[in-house]
Amino acid sequence: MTRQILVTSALPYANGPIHLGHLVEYVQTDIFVRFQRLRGHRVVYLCADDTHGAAIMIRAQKEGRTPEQLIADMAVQHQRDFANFGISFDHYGSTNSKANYTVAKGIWANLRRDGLVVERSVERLYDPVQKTFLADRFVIGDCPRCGARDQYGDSCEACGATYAATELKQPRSVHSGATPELRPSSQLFVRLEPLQAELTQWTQHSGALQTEVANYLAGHFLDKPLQDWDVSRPAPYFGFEIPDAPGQYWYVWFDAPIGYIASTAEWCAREGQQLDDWWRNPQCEIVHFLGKDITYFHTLFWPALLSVGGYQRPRRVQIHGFLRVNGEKMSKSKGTFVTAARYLEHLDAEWLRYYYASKLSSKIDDLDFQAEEFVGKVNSDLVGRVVNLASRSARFVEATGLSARYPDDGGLFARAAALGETIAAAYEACDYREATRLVMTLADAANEYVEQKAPWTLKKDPARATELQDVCTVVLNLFHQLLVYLQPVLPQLAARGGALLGSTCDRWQLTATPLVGTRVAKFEHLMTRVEADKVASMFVPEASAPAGVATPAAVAPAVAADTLAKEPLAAEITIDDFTKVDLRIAEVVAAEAVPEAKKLLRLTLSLGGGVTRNVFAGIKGAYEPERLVGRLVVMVANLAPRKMKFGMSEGMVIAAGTDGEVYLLSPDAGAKAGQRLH
RNA sequence: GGCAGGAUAGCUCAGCUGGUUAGAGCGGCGGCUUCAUAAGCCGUAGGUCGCCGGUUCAAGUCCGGCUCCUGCUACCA
Repeated sequence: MTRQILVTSALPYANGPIHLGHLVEYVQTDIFVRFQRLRGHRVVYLCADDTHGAAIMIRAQKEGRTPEQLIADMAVQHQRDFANFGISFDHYGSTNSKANYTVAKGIWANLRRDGLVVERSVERLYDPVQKTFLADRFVIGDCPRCGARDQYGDSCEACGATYAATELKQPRSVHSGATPELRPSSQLFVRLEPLQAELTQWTQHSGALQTEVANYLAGHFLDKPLQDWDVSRPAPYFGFEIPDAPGQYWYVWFDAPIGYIASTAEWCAREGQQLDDWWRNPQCEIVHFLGKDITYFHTLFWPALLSVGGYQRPRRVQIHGFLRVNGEKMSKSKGTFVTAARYLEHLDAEWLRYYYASKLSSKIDDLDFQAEEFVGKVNSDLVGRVVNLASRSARFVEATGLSARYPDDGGLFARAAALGETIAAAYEACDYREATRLVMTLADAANEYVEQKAPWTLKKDPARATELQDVCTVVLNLFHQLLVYLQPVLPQLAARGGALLGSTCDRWQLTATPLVGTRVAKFEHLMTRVEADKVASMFVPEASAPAGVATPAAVAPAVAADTLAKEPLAAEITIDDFTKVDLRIAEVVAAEAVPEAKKLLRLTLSLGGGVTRNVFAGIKGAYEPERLVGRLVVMVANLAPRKMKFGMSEGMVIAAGTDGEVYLLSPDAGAKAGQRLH
């Protein structure tokens, strides 16, 4: 029976680049989707950028551009990264779209109709100068717990404390710098309590949730009356203005999941499909993949919205854990916070897909990335066992092709075909670890067969040519089965291996019937081995790595070869010419973006002994100011001061770069601010 | 502090409703092979199943307590 399945991954926030942690989810989902397609089901895979909220607004403001410009840029980056990892979305939308507004408006109208929207006055911080209410993130001040300065109104980046914006010490508005005052603000809430019975039923008895999740909800939320959900935010806010509440915007988490439906709507419009066939059709299985941090949004609010909106609830919510690296949280300073783009500078996307698959189960456990294990899995499983089957047999039959009839193989092919349903069940359950393990047992059996038949011996005896062809026919057919079974994980390998054998590798059923009498193409390497030092170099800590995370520079292809050509060596000078330039080590003691400038950061550099210089540097695009504070740089200390639009610049900071890249220089450990470079 | 999940060979993990000598892969060690991307095959050594107590003819598997790890949450959701 052909199933109809709508699959989503959580919408990545347009506030940052895709990293290895995100990829756990997209790879997990993509494998599921490709598996279902391979089985012949009707599948659509949808996603979108999550674009609204205060964080986006603030970041855009800092970078001196509009939120629209920021999210447009992010959309390009995100989709490029996903494409590079083979994530096969049918459509990728944005929550800042007309379609999303339309769907959100519809659901909102139903909430109103059912009397589920209530208005209530809440005390909020108000900027008396700008005359606006302030979202938590628009208030900065000192952390009430640890006293760290300039923290946002929701949590402290220094100590991790969370608190209300009203608890900040010395609070001030990021807009005007004024001290905020408390004022009553009228806000909108969605009542969830009337839906409690329905949600309890769905979470506890529908089978849509993993048991840990059902328990979590039962013990945390459903054991007492569900509280009203605060879904509005006062202007200014980047998002959708609520149609019947001018000056109020939907909170980002209201319209984010609605993006699933909106993205489907856009896809439907493009493909001539009917939205109701996917969201209002009990035959259609909706499957959401997401991380454990956003569980309650997807298991309480979201099903509530769906229900009120007249849409069907998900058949399954598949929740995964976080990525850790060498047993620890990903960390920028330790270099373990690796973006998708950075990974690809060093390693192959399919290696990661396989590695993740080999570790993923259907549980919520965190997944630990371990470099040596990664190297081992790729080299020994994929290259040593799977690909090796082709490379030790294909050459022998390049001239003859496969035998016309499938020879006796002692039942190997039949056994592998029979295991197909077990493997499929593992994929279906998202137990990819089990699926890949099973496939590897087949690879082992095939290698034993090669060992036993020793085709290299047969080759030496012309009289046994037929036997040689038969042996290779068996090996390549076993290899072909593996390619198909692994196709959801390794689509590119399957395509290349398929090209060798003249197979598309695109239907699960192909594993049931041997290939016979077909030609075998000239053998070429199907996959390269991983070199351990490449994995290591990917984890070089941020401090010595170029630029920040996800800068445009990181995206540019490596062009070391023509760097010199682009900027030829300058004319010769004497040592006296050089000594005219006074280069000094300086410490960045303060750094901030110049809001009106596109590229400038204002740096306060210390030369030691209380001597500081104010310097403007055109490095905004590559460095976040907070990260620069405390680091040592090299400056030209005797450059004539220059008056700029934003103030006097008293020197310049040395950086390298071609075509807009920027790489600041750092001295080795031990250098002190004020020391001259000779 | 509350809640959820976890603690099994050096590493990553299987072990369902309690029942013969606790398993797999990787890694280690020994041998074989040389077709293949220093790949492959065979053999082998490793575990007081976190700790304490209980139930039982019998517990990694059930119950109680404790320790440690991870995550969520901390009268916001």
